[in-house]
Amino acid sequence: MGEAAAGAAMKTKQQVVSEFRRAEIVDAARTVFARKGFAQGIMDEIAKEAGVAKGTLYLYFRSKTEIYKAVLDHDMRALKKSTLERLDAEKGLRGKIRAFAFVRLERAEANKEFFRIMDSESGALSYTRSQYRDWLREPVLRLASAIGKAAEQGKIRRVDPEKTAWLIADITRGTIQRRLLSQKETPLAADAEFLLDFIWASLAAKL
Amino acid sequence: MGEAAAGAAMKTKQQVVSEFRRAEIVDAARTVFARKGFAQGIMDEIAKEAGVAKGTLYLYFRSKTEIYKAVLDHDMRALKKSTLERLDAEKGLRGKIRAFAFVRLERAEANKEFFRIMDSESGALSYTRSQYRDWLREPVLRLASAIGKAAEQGKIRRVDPEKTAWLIADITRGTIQRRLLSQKETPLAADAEFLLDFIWASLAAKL
Amino acid sequence: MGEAAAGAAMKTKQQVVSEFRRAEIVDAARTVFARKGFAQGIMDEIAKEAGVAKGTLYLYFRSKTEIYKAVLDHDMRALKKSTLERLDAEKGLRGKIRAFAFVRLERAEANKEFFRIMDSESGALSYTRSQYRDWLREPVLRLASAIGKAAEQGKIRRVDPEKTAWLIADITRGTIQRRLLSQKETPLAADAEFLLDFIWASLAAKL
Amino acid sequence: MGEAAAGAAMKTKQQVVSEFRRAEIVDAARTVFARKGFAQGIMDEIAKEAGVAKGTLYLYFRSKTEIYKAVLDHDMRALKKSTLERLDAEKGLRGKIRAFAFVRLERAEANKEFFRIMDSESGALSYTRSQYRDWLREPVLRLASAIGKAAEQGKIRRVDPEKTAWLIADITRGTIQRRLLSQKETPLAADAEFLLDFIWASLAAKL
DNA sequence: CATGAATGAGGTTTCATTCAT
DNA sequence: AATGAATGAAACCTCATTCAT
Repeated sequence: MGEAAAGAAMKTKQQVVSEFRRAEIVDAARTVFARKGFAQGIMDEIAKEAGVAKGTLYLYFRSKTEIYKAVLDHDMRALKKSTLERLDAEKGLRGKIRAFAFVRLERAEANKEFFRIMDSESGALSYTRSQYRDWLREPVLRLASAIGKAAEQGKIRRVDPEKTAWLIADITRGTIQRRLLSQKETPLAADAEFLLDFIWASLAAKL
Repeated sequence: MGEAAAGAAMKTKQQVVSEFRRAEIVDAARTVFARKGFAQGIMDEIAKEAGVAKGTLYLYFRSKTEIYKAVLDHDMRALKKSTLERLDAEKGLRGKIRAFAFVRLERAEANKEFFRIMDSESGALSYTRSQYRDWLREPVLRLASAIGKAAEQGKIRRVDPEKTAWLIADITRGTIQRRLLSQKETPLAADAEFLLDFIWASLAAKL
Repeated sequence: MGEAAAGAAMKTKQQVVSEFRRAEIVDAARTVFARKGFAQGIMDEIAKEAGVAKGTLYLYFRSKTEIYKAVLDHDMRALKKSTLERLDAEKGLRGKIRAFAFVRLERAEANKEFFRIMDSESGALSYTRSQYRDWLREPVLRLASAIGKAAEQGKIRRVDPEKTAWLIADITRGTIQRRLLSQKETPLAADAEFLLDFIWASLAAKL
Repeated sequence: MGEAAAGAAMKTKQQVVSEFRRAEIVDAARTVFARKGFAQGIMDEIAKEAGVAKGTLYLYFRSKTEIYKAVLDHDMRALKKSTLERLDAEKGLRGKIRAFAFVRLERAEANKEFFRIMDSESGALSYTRSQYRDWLREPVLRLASAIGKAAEQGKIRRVDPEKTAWLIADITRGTIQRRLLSQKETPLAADAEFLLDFIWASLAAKL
């Protein structure tokens, strides 16, 4: 990369450090919120977890609520991005549905803390619950669009695409929750295949 | 009724009054927690809503958490009871599934406050989330049992009964949440029939 | 007093206690603010001085600023009232001027803490300084009115009544401040007579 | 100029820069303290106003309090110097009194920020109030001396020179405060002449 | 039983000061 | 000399719980 390009695209060292610190704080906060919830997740603990002083948190975020939002925003954005990418990478509807469920189950496995927050405290701030649906909406609608096309092409029976897509989201979310709560670790693939079979049986059914 | 019987079965006036007061407090708390969440639902507001002094709350409950638990306990017990009764009242599996979803959708409509708590703050206390699954478990298992029988009798295809029952619960819960969040009031029956069709198409599918 | 009258005029015990507690807090706050100023006068210290817990302060006042205002409001109201009464009690202009200065000097002596606040921190809140002039205005204007009449009647030379009244207030205030700061305690009457002579010499001057 | 002289009288470039920077900071601090008061005038804002980093303030001053003192010290010293010069430049007592009041009113006009600090927050630091009287003392005493002489010469009636001088200072200060608070801009000369007439009438009075 | 004033531990946030770069 | 990110002590304020009446 040439100097000019570098000058335009590179971040200053300050910016890099600053973003890194923000990320550290968000990580620490996710851990603490997942452990204690929003109300019990206190600033002292987040600071300690992040390895900074309490005052430092306020250099990067205006309030505890802002930190909480930053955690959700970051993780939801990533989840949405992953989901959309995996959806688009698949051709057929069956593949898309599997992708939708699979990517979310996988990320829930890898990022249990975040899903525990989503699952259990999303309503602590009136902001969050409806915000969650917003983040979910775009992937669901893209799935709905694929359902609509498949129905037109006679690949599946005629269903309301959007409503159906939301049901798929419901099943996925429920499965994730059960996995998070369950003691025994069932294989992810098994759960994924089970819900896919259930859904596909409904969609491909010849009545 | 004789004295002996009275001694065993009758409640003293004290008890009646006491239980009535407890119920009033639980009602007030439900309203407040639904409005503000657990952390923001403060004792002053519950007392005001219940029309008693704050100190009185502590005559009937040991702590704020106990009140919260009492709300959930009361409402979940009732929901479980209704669900089981309606399940048992139906003969066929299709009827049972419809009953399961319908009774829950209906009660969500009639008791929005409770479902809003369930929906958005169920994890405020570490206690709650797993407790919720426990209350849900018995109805789901009874539904699973019906699914198992129907499969044995060849009425539906062979599926894992318990897993399937949980999926039905997922779909029901998701539909309730969407209804609570949605601005426009869609007819309950339409939502219920849609999810029933989806589920039944899967179960009755001839592949 | 009859029962009916008592019922109408008497305060409930609650109200009496409540007002007493408010007064205690205001007294404590005056002491602390006089000692430390507004910023350094911390709530813990006010609470300790008042002999109550910190939280109690917030049962009676919404914030530290409100307490501060309450101190000023209470004392200024009393000072204004005293000044007006003593002004009205005097017939001649000379007597009125003496009364104006005297009552303020006296109260400054008896209530040094309050005057120390007024003197030294009145601008900590943008609110206060102009508010002080408002409290002072009415007594000054009444004095001005007396000056105007005396001038009309030829008792004194013709002067701008309001401007002159403000000068009298300036002299009074300055004298009070010097007394508060000074180590040696000069007799109040001496200071009062001195300023009265100075003012009167000016007003009664035949040039 | 020779080296030796230079060594004694000249400032090194370092010193010049350093003093210049100090002056910049003092200017910035005056602006901020006048706007917000001592407690609310925060170091961040002073640094921004001065166009330097916050840490730089501590290269030139040991603490916030030192900056505050430096502002007062600088401005009071200048005010005192001006006042003394103008007092000495006048021959007669009447001229000296006019000069005393006039120079202070003028400087208050030109340097409102400083006078606003003096007016409203002079007691924020226990240090300040008595310090203020100290700065004022010398001009007042010189005025008192002139009053004493005039009285001896029979130019005015016999009065306590020092007490009288303080009253003149009171009137001047009060007039300045009213001008700073007042919305409408009355001509400075009018206010000055009014207070001069009032004072002179008293001093020159033949009773 | 009922009350609600009082409590004080514990939370969030601010900001003067330090110090590594 | 200059910077400004980091610090953490200390402030304000809240609210679950207690207890004298």
